[in-house]
Amino acid sequence: MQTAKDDTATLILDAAERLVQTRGFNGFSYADIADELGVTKASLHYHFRSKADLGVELIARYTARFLSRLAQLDGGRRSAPSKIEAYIAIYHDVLKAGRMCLCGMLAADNSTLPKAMQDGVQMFFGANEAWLARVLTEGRSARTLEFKGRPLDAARSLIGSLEGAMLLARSSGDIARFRSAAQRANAELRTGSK
Amino acid sequence: MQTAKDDTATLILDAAERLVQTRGFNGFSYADIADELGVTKASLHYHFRSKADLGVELIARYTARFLSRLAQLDGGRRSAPSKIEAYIAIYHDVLKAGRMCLCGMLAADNSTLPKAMQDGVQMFFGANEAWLARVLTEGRSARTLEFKGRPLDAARSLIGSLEGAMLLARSSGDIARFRSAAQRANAELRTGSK
DNA sequence: GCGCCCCAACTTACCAGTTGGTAGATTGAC
DNA sequence: GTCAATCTACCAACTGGTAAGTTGGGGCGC
Repeated sequence: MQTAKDDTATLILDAAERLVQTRGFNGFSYADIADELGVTKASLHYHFRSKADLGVELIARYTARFLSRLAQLDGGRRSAPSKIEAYIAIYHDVLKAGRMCLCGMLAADNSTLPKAMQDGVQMFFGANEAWLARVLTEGRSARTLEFKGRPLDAARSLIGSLEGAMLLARSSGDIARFRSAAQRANAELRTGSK
Repeated sequence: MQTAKDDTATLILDAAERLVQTRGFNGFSYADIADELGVTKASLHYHFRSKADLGVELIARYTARFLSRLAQLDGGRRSAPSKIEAYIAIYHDVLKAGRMCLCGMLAADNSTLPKAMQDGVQMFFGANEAWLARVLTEGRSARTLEFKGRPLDAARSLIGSLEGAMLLARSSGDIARFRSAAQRANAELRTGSK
């Protein structure tokens, strides 16, 4: 008997996810996944008709998991600042696993991707922005956060800072740079930081 | 007679640079460049023995030009805040041309690149950090800039924010998002921003 | 001024390996 | 016997790269 965790489709998604996050969508092939799992390329095509289909499902799964973690944070009676910290910690965990954010990596590959994947990436960031903007609005109302301008702009700014910090920390091989940049981005949203 | 601007090696570098900045290093081939210039692949190999060599020279030229622009800024009796604004404007110009920062894109491709290219990318960012850190130190001394922590960390934070903002602005197709994020990152370094 | 050679800058014609993808046979559990 | 899952055996197109031949202009001796 096999659980959802070790069925082949899931194993394929797991391997592909890691490859995209470390090498980019154009940096691996079906053969790489097949070799790793010890199956043939044809078997991969049985589960995911094309590489584009695989990409689309990769984004869908990643987005669903990400949003599920955000929903968990909402359920926990956390303060807005604590939610922001937890949000940053998600990125930190990805980086500690030696990976780039899946959708951040795909954003770089954007112009070479099939339309359906581009749309998926936009939905990921749209949902993240919306969630963060809501938390920022909460925090501003509760006077636990303080920042200028629209919450949506502050949200986008934070996401950009985190994605950029990941990119540079990963290429320099120095995760501490992410921590430092994330702390600064976070401090920017807090009362009395200056 | 041909000037330095239209000799073949330069035209190859120009085309390759645009392709890397828009599609990533794994998102184009020698054939793409050859087609565009109306020459054969073999001719490209005459000028640049391998794709890795081409990549290395691409980084070298990009870095030299970038640093030359920074040196110009130093020569102009500008204030530190004005230098920061001009620095941000360089990124903005790249984005307006529909491109990602060359080295930002290569940072995403990092793990698939030959060592010599990885080293080149690190040198690019190292030089940028050093220049920015110096400007930040100047500005802090002159009390025209105000920020917490080490200038080097603030410099890295700014670069990360700009690279991340470029990445997301480009993939969303909305350059205004870069302007908004850049303005926020800039404001963070200024006295009385809150 | 003329013929000659040289050489940079190409070309044509390859190469082996890899890419994403397909058709059809085989396996094995229910 | 059915059918999901997998295999073997292909495919054409493309990848980066190479060997060997062609071209055309500049410099040279005479």
